[in-house]
Amino acid sequence: MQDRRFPHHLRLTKPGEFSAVFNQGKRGGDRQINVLCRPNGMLHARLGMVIAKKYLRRAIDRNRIKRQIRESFRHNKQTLRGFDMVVLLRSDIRNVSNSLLRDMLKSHWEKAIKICAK
RNA sequence: GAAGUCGGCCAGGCAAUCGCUGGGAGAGCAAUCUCCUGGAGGAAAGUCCGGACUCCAUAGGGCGGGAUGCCAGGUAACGCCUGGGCGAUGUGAGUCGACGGAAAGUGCCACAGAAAAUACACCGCCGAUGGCCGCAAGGCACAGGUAAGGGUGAAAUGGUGCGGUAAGAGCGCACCGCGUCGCUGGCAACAGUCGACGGCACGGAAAACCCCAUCCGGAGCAAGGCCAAAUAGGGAAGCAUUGGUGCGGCCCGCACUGCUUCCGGGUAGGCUGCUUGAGCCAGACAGCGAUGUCUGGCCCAGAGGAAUGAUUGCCCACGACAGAAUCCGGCUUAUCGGCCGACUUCCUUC
RNA sequence: CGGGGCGUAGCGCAGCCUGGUAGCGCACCACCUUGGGGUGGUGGUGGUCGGAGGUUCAAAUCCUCUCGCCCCGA
Repeated sequence: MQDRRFPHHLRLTKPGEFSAVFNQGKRGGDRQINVLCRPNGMLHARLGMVIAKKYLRRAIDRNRIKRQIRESFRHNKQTLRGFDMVVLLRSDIRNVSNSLLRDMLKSHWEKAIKICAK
């Protein structure tokens, strides 16, 4: 049985942790969603999210996207261990379905690690 | 049976698996783990009003400013709700209404029209009376009388009929309308085939300024409080001690106290406020009702970059608008549908 | 949580306070000027005044609700 838990210490919370990833991380993903990645020297992965109100005006849309990202991270965190990840929303993806979003994120995780591992 | 009106309620359900989180219990030095239990809405939204709470004075006085605006009641309070009145609308059940004052004052009403609020009357009508001519009928010009008719405009100073007159006119009368006073009913707004008086003096607009009545101190949970750490009363310049700050426009008043700028350095961590409340459910009583009182029972989100989710299967009416951030009472806006109750109109049958 | 501003022709702006004609510049079209083009000159086309409702005889303008965009303070 894989460990699929997502406790609170696997999240980026402080401004300093975010700026470290933004300054030193590698950038992947596509035009709609950027995925930034940086080695953190730990045995587990950590996740941060930037969901701007500019692209998703309604709170319920922002909540849905964040839940989907967390869910995808929870299922893929074994392959991401040792990295800090920041997901940066770049466009209005209100109309993208949950299943499509899940496929997009899974490929983004894998690509980001390949770029970052070089 | 069809169409419709009003009020209330619901907001996919069940199961399995993997997760997040508040509280309680247990294990462990600790990180953490296990079990039980709770976990978005009718609008959580817009932030348009009203409060509670906290600090400034206990929220004080005046000017200024703002809000409300038929009457009565409800409420912690309201711009909300209930009942009533008036007006509009619909066959009706019903629905809608910024619904005080224009004889306190100032200003406005384009164009057209004679005239837009003081009737100084354009085209007209008359010219009885007075003057002249004529025997007379009548004619002429002026003074003057007039608001019937025409035309303009969104709007033109009561309407219809009869009398009356030189022509006319509330000039007189009847009916309708209007105003003032009284009476009756009603707490009141207001109403009345009621009575008297007034011939009528009343254009619109107050979502123009304004007047009247009532209400409103300011800031907001990043309010405010506590703990820890750091700065440590550092250097320079300026202003002032009838000053500065709280305090939002000003004055008074009250409280505290030196203040501002630059240079240099440092912190922005934790706890609390934080959910038991004008609370919810049931029943009885008072009231037309909003609502209130009493009795019994219940505890029903509380995060902190921010939880309440995901996947799969089955069922059905195939699921709308949409996500708490100090908390309540409203209003407004968005919304796929479904259920219940009361009522109206039409059709059919008995 | 609190406060402020904007929306008018394809673009950038006046007009709103104090209600009656929507105007200016660039752009566009036609003509003149030139051998041709540019420049210059003359004339012209083009606007549900963000949306809905109300007040008024009459609304871009006044009032209410609503949509979108931008900015500021804590």
